[in-house]
Amino acid sequence: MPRRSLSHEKRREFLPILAKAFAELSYRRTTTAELARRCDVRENILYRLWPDKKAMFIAAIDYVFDLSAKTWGAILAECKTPAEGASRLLEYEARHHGEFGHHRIVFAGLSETDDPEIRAALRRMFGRFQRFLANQIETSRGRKSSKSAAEPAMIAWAMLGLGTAANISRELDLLTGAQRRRLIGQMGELLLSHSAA
Amino acid sequence: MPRRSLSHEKRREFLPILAKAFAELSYRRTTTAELARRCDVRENILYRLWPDKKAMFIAAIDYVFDLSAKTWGAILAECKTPAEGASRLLEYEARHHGEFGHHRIVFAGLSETDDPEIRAALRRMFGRFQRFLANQIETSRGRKSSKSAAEPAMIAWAMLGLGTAANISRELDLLTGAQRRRLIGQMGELLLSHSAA
DNA sequence: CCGATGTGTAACTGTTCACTTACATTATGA
DNA sequence: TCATAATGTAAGTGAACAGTTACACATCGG
Repeated sequence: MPRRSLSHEKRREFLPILAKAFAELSYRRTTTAELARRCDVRENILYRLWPDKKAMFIAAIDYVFDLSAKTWGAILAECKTPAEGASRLLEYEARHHGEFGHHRIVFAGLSETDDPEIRAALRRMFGRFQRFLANQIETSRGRKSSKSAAEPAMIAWAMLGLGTAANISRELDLLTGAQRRRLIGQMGELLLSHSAA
Repeated sequence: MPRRSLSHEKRREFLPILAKAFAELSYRRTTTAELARRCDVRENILYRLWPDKKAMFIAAIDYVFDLSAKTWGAILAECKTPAEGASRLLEYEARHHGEFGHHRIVFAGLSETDDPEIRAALRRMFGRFQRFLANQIETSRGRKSSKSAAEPAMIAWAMLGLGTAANISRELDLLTGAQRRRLIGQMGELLLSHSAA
């Protein structure tokens, strides 16, 4: 058995490049030729690492989630109370949301939901994000959560909507950076405050 | 000068069909052949009514906005006070949001924002929706708006985000119909109540 | 009834693109 | 050192698709 495979390493090496390409060009306009060019290899080499273009796209979706989850986890690790974590997270998002253009991968995916595998990948991603947020909200509200407090799940969805609105407004140049920060900061605060009401 | 043109009528006749096709298939996967098939004509006939496929898509975007604006206007016309209008609107959206699948046209457009014309069409659409909502919020809060009240523009964006989150959760089957109604209803109420705080 | 123009049919074209095949080269374990 | 499998190069294939062209027919004003 000669020459052990470097496939795993190569996959990891190429993943950020794929993600960037899909973010910049969306799914359909990203040609496999372009992907190969950016990775500085031939097309068939990519086809040895992934079965087809769709698999490359799904790998990019998962990569984006993993990256976000890692960042969020790091922020939370630095915080003492869950409540502090929630507002630190919000502040971070208000400042950096959409910075890497990764939300464009989500937009691209959302127009390919007819494909069951892409759909499943997005489901996984949104589901995880939503659960992550809901958990954070749940644990950050003290024991004193009254009956009037809204469900964490709903608040989590509203927060996801807030982030998406921020991304759309950025994508279409409808809000300035400062306005987007106010949007996420103020509205997020509003939602959070009511989660503990 | 024989035989006056029926182009205008034809365009209006085909528009809902185009919109439906783009909503179901997204932009790239909607072929001009498929559009022609659904309209029960040949391709070149569509090309006499619109210069190219992109123009057909943009026409569909505008059509979707016009349709929504008309519905919203009708609801508002039935209401006495702006405040009643706001909550009726919310209730209506909670119940019917995304019903026609038109949000999928927006998703499709959001992955084609590299094209300046498509981008402009989306900008127009989101801008109008946001202004519509902001206006409604502005006029619905009484004279008694305190300093602590959030900016209508931000609340309007948050509402758009809420609608988008609802659409995503519907698209990916992550929330049931009842849950989506609660999401828009409760969270929308929350945002609105603070607009008048 | 004639000629101009609108409407319809049918076939075609040139390109783009996902994916493949054939073959050369290189590194490794036995 | 040699068989073996990984890695790389280059060219190609077949299908899909946006947009076009050529031509037949219908309808109307003059």
